[in-house]
Amino acid sequence: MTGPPIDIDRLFHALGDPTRRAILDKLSERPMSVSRLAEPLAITLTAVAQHLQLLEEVRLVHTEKLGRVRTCRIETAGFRALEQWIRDHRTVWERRLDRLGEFLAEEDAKA
Amino acid sequence: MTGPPIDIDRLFHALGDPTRRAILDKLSERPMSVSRLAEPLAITLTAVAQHLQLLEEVRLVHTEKLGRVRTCRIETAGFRALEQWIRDHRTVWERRLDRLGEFLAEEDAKA
DNA sequence: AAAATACTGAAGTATCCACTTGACAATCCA
DNA sequence: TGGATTGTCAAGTGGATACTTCAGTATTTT
Repeated sequence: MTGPPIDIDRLFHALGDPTRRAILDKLSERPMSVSRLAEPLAITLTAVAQHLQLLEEVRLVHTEKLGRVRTCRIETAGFRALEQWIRDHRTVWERRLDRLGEFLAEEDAKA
Repeated sequence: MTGPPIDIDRLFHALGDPTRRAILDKLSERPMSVSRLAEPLAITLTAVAQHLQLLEEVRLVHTEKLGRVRTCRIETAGFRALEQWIRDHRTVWERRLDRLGEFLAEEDAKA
């Protein structure tokens, strides 16, 4: 609704990394600064900031800088985009199952 | 249930590629041979076979070779694993929303 | 049997990606 | 003001990944 549409490629890509999912899990507990997020992760602050940039791009996270501290929190838009994608495709993919019997009958008629 | 558990990293990774999603969409219409799948895609047969290997690994696709033809079809296990992951995390992530007010009150007490 | 079909395997390449280092900027605190 | 904290920027590195080509194998067709 607000902001540019979410790139589903980037969204799946963002979720395909365990460190980024760990960040999301951490943020699901409560909003947190970048350095606080980085602390338990065995990577540099810079790396965490880079992950956050991606997570923000696909709107799984929203951040806001106040003074020298950037506070990060979960944003639902990305997650909702994923759910929407699933809804759209579940029906399409399940159609195959409905048509399986139908297909088996066609099998000989086709190439 | 059957077979080894699905690696969620690989699953998201598999879905993060537009060619692989195109393959899934094509297979949702009907089962198909590898060369038939490759035909409309602007890549080589070999590349398609490589994508299929990944899709099979995360159980979004099942293939079976009869004679010289490998027939590919959608498998639901991968898709169901994705839905399960979402169910598991939706509650966790939404908990943040429930706690937002609560958090705002805590804010001063914390660091 | 010979030729065509449908893949398979190994190896190479170019790009992307996660991560690092090191230098810097801004802000807060003593 | 000086020093610590918090984050940012630019550039580089190593490994993964999406392809490719080319050579081969099994199967079907003629």
